[in-house]
Amino acid sequence: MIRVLVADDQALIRASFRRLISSAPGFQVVGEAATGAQAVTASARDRPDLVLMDVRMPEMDGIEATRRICADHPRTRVLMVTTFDLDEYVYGALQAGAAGFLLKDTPPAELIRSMNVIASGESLLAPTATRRLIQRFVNPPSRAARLDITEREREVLVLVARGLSNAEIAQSLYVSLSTVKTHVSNLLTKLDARTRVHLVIAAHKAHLV
Amino acid sequence: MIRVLVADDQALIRASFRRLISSAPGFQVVGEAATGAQAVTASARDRPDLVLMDVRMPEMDGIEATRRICADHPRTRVLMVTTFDLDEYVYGALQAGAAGFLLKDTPPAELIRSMNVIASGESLLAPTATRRLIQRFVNPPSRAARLDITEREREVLVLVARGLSNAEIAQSLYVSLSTVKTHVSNLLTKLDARTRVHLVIAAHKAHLV
DNA sequence: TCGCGCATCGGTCTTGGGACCGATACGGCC
DNA sequence: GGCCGTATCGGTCCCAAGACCGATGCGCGA
Repeated sequence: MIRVLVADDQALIRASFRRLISSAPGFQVVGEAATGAQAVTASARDRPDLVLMDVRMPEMDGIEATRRICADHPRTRVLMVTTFDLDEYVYGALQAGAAGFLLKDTPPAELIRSMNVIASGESLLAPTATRRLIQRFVNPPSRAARLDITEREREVLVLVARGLSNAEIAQSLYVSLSTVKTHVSNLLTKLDARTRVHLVIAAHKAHLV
Repeated sequence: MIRVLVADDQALIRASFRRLISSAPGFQVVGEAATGAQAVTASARDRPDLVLMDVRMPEMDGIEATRRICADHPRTRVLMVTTFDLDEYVYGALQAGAAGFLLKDTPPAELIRSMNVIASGESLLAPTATRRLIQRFVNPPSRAARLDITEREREVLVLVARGLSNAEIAQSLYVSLSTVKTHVSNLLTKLDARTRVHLVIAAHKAHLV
């Protein structure tokens, strides 16, 4: 049973989604939210498998809500559903971690099918969005490897990844060369890197750059 | 009426595609091709609206065939269909100009639907491919800097970017340490880099990794 | 034939990177 | 009060990195 949260500011839309989803086998609506903020709290409370998220909502928009939900609950999949098909929505949604993006005029059967796809861990976009994504075809990889480093170390890592020498980093952060060396040394240990080159690679993998 | 060319090296596959497409309203198979080269010439001769293209074919693979067809006949839409779902296929196909990418295990109804989408000018990818495209999209590379370096230098650069030391690169390429140092030195000059760290960054920008 | 780019190799020399040792200070926590 | 993590700093030691010098052989085009 796939547990779904419906987030949309219009009660009418929520109701029709609820009807549609409830009538589909294998799905269950576990909550509704009328704002982005509500969606975030509801996601934390109800732990849905899937969130049907509208883009335009008061208080907090769907993009920001998606960002928080994905950050807090990586296993929750977010499917953006919107009336509009604007680029910034799509890209913003993807950046925020959404697993899919569909228009509200998607036929019900198609929507249910899409929700199955999303819930199974795959991703899915509306054809028009896919076309533009391909047109913008530029693609780097990699999910964020959780780096267990301190804030200061992260700062140093970023500068290392930008190609700064230890001396330059020292200048940039207003600390001594020794301090930078200590931080770099700790980073090398923590990230299991042999040289600063490996740090750069790790930073890229974690898209800290 | 959407005119379709079927390109696949296996006659059995071609036949089943032909049956499927012929039975679908609005579609008409106007030709078949068993190799990439045949697909190119058939496209020039028959001017299909849509090409169902296999990736793996003798003489010329589907990617290269797609590149030529798209270059010669921009109005012809190419839908890649393959048994395999390998990254290089998808990205290669998109780079070549394909409008879509599906797996052969796509249900017939879904395939026909997809062909309609493609023919209408939109794009469409298999969900797994979409997911990875999104992953790559979320971390966009600044596409710039075409690198004016020799093939050998490029090889060295890739290894540098993977974090190998000069000694390791020497071992890996079966040359002496001196040679590697020379190449690295030339790379530093050509790419205006101060240290190998800058080489790593440049390699990432040029998405050589 | 000559020149040129490329790949290959060797040497010397300087310097930055990094390991490893030490230390102090501050803040939170039990 | 004592402990621990974090940030700060200093010193020594070793070595990879990189600059800069030299060289040879090969293929290719003028």
